[in-house]
Amino acid sequence: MKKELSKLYEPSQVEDKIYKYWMDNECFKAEVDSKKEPYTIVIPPPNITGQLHMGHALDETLQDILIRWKRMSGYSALWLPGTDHAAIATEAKIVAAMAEEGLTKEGIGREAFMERAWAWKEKFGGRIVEQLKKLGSSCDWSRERFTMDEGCNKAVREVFVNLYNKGLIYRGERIINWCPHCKTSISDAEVNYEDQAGHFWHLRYPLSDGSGYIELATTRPETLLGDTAVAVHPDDERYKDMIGKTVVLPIVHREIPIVADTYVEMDFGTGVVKITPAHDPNDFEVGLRHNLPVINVLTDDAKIVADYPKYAGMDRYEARELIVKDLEAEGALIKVEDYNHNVGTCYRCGTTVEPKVSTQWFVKMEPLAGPAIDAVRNGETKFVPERFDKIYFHWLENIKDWCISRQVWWGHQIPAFYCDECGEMVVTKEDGAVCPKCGKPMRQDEDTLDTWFSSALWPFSTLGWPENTEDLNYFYPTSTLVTGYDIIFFWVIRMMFSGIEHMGKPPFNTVLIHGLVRDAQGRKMSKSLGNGIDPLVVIEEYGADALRFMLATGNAPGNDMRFIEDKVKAARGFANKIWNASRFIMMNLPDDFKAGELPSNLNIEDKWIISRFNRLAKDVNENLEAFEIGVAEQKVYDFIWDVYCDWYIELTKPRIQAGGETAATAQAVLVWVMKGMLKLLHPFMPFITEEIWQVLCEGEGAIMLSSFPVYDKSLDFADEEKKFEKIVDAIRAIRNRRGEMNVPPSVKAHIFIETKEKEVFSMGTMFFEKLASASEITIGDTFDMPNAVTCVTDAARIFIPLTDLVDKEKELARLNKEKASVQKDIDFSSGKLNNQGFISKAPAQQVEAEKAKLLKAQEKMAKIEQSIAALK
RNA sequence: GGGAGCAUAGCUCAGCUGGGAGAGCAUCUGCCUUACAAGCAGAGGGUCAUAGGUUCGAGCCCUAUUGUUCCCACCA
Repeated sequence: MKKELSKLYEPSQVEDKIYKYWMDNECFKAEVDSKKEPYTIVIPPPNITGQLHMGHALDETLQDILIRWKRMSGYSALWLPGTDHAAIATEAKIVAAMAEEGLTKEGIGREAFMERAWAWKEKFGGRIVEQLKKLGSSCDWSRERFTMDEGCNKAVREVFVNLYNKGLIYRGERIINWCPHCKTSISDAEVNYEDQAGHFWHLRYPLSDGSGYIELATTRPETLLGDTAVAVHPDDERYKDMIGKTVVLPIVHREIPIVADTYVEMDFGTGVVKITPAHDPNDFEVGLRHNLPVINVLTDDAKIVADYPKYAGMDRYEARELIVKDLEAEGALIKVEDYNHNVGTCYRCGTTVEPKVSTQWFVKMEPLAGPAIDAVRNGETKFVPERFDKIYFHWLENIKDWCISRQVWWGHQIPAFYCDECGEMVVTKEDGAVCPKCGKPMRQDEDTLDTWFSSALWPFSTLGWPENTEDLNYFYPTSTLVTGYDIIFFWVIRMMFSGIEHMGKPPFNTVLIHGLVRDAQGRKMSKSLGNGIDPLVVIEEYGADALRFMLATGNAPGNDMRFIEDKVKAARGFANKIWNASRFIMMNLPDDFKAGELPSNLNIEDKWIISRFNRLAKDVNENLEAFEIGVAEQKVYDFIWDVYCDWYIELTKPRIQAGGETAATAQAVLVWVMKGMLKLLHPFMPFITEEIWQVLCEGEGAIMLSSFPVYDKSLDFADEEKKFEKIVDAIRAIRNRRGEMNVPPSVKAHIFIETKEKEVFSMGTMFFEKLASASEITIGDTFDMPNAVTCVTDAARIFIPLTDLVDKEKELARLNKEKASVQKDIDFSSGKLNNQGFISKAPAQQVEAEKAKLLKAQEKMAKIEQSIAALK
């Protein structure tokens, strides 16, 4: 039966079918196999609330390319998928959904809320997974995990208890970042600082003894309600005498001390700072040093507390306005200046965060940071590109303790229990606890853990830890982590120290960092700008292969890229190209064709393409090994399009027409190289390569489980390659000349090839006819044809007697131009070779190459001069 | 304030350990050649930001400068 494909490649009719084929045949399943080396990637778990965006698409594409390549290269390749519960983000969505029904989480209570949350997870949590499949992700879905599944829960508790027992987790009252909208604490990493236009209010606080005023400035006048001191620098001559005195706080009329602290910068402003320990991290530190009271003036949603009746219940900004007015009325306001300052905002919701004193749980970071720094320093784990290790080091070297408790319900509830009778606290892995002192049942801590606490364990919790599983032994440490530079702080660093602490080994060998996918103008894709491009829409229109190819192409590690639709179109064009190439092959195969080994009676052009393919396989492996994914892909593209399609297929056409043995050989080579190309391309374009493979190589199984091509010395035909390039050169030269003279291909002409390498060129006669519009070919030692068009290569002079088209003047001018260009080559090469420094210091190989180049140029020059002389 | 990236063809970007600058798109010319017009054959187009330096040799390494983007940081 004739194998056939439709004329245009239509991805939408192929992709789902192929994905199902892979799933049905369990192609993604990884096995513990002692005969193979493991290669492991854990997916950065997307949020269950999320929808697939371009950032995911890039991330998954890179991972899938690596995992498919390694799988085909004989590794036991595991790509472990899963999702993240995304505590705050998910809870916010559920709360919002409930609000539409008129419900609040406090109203329905924790238990009912959790039931709803799980229901929500069941309903929407799978959506992103289905979207990942659309991309062609070859994850082992049988191992799919969730950060709140039973195993992860167990790992989280194990870690919490371990760290607590080691003194690395503690509970304490500290100043933390509070999001008044999410109503929870957030970690330092979760605060985004942005420059905002604000004001500088200059105030004066009267000294209690009536001896005058002290001037200061603030960007947040409303916090004045919580001021418990005014600070100056101890060495500041201007205020030396005032230290120890007191001032009367305006509006509140509370007496507060003037303290001396080196934290104050004498040169900034008036050199006086109001101290509000409850609402500023620096002030909090100052307060600790001077034993100042902490007066909280804001509620959880950033409204003024009831202690100040005039402002109670007012939003912080509303209160600010009124307080400024009141200050003015009291004569305490000196002036107002415009002032830009850095404001911390919640990375989830963008609300300005409020520093707040509160009792929270923390991870003591310093002892954990050291080994994580060492692991990268000594090369156990390396970043690609390397420069990201600087960011990593800088963060870890300046790390502060990690606030891990969150005031949300959707998450891992902190395994700490309190006795309401005696105040005893225990931390335990058990579900409940009984007070060891009073024997009464204990109350579990209300708070949950930061989402990143569980994702920090992802590389080992997903492999079965804390159990000592086969998977864990075999697949840990994982091989490559692929993620964007924007989550190095959130995730990579926390996985690093967690892996080292709990597994004794860092969790991955390599961290491959990619950039952001921006819009066509280079802007970040964002919901608020509405400039996001939905990968699923792109897949629908152009196919997943085209999207993947576009995302991986021309993209260097760590660099941002722009999404440009034309690039996707180009990628689709490429998919169509290979589709049609395979269509050509299949159309021209005999009905009983069987794909097999290479035949022994190879022509020179067969050896040429095989040899070039062989080198391509070598290059692609090397590039992938170095994570130069875009470069590898580009090479496959160039070979398929420029070498295989534009040359080799064209070369086979006359042979196939001729029939017989030469046709059979051509067919065999066409198929052999096509199979190899499909394999090389498969990691980048999995769907189309599988689809073609299934038709072309029926009965050979899945291409995704076939073996990836590698360099094979027996396929290296350097000599034939060089010889055949001479024919290619000559064809190019003829086309060029005809093009310059606007001779259409339909006008055929007799060509005369003057060369010393007659047997080489005689192997190309068929191709001169087909590809260079030759009606007849004559090969000889010398020709005397003054009225012919001449083309010169380093191996031949070619005469085309298009007599009526020849203009001697123009011909001479052209030859002289060419002469000048070749002369430049000669000058360049001989200049180099006359340079003593080059001869003595450059590698021998380099010098030899230069000599060969000079020789070629000289040969060509001789031929040009001959032609010029003949014209005269 | 500290750190990093980027600056290459009209546009978007590659260019691996230094050995005569590449792709896609766009432009121009000629072709519907029986796989593909989402195609084929050609052409034009670059002082590789600037100035120094190292080297036999620099887009690539070093220094400085300019422009640009980003990250980090408690100047109220």
